[in-house]
Amino acid sequence: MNELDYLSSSDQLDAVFSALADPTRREILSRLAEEELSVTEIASPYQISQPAISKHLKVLEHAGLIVRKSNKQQRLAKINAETLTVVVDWLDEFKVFWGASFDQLDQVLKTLETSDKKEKPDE
Amino acid sequence: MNELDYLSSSDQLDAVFSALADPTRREILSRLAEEELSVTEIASPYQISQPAISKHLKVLEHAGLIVRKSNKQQRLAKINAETLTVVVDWLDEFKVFWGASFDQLDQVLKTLETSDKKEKPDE
DNA sequence: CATTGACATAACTTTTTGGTTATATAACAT
DNA sequence: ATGTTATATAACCAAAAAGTTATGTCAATG
Repeated sequence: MNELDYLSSSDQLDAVFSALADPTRREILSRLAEEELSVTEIASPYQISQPAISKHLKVLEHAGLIVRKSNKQQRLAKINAETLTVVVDWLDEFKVFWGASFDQLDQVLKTLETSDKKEKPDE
Repeated sequence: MNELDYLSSSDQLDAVFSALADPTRREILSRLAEEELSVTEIASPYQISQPAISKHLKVLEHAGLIVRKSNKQQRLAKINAETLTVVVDWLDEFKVFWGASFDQLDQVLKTLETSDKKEKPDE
């Protein structure tokens, strides 16, 4: 059960695509792919204010792209990259345009669909 | 040479992701995956005005997701789905989170990189 | 227990987005 | 030539997004 189980599939795509439409948020996501980070750590490379970062994190969280946990007075952000599979699923409709090499993606997508619900986010 | 060759990679991702963030635009793109359509045909299922559709088409065109051609007094929109591969490329960074089944995607992506410019199975 | 550090929230501003109506243009039909 | 159809563009508006500063909260620490 994740953050956006109460969103329609289309709303989830809205949330995910618009979260990814911002380069700062994409960069944050890339960094979180390496390691969990606190808000202050996330903010450090940027010139924008800490509240602006908190807003970006809220957008990513609402899209289900990150999960958060409290550790002492920090709030660590952790990537929840499985959510990106909704994008992969959506892309499936268009892979026929990418040439035969992408037929393999079909297989991958099917594998994903079956082994879909077994993971749960820790804390 | 396409529409967004003068955009940075990040700007292109911005344009593509924000184009895809709107459900009407996603739906238009799905319909264009079936066939080329005129502006009036694209607009017909929706309640919104024709100028609103023209704006959506402009967004999709700017993102490089469609191309347009004039035919008599119509302007036909045609999908340019290869642009979606920038999303696939971007997703590559995160596929490690999707379990071993997605290792295959790696192959697919590499195949894509080499055989990049193919033709689509259209009309 | 007073202070500091980490973060969230509120209130506000500016820019962007997505829509509108009205109008212009160009091609086609009569 | 005139009207009609297809589309674009302009001017406008409301709501959302992305930022700001100011302030509140709560855990850790001297």
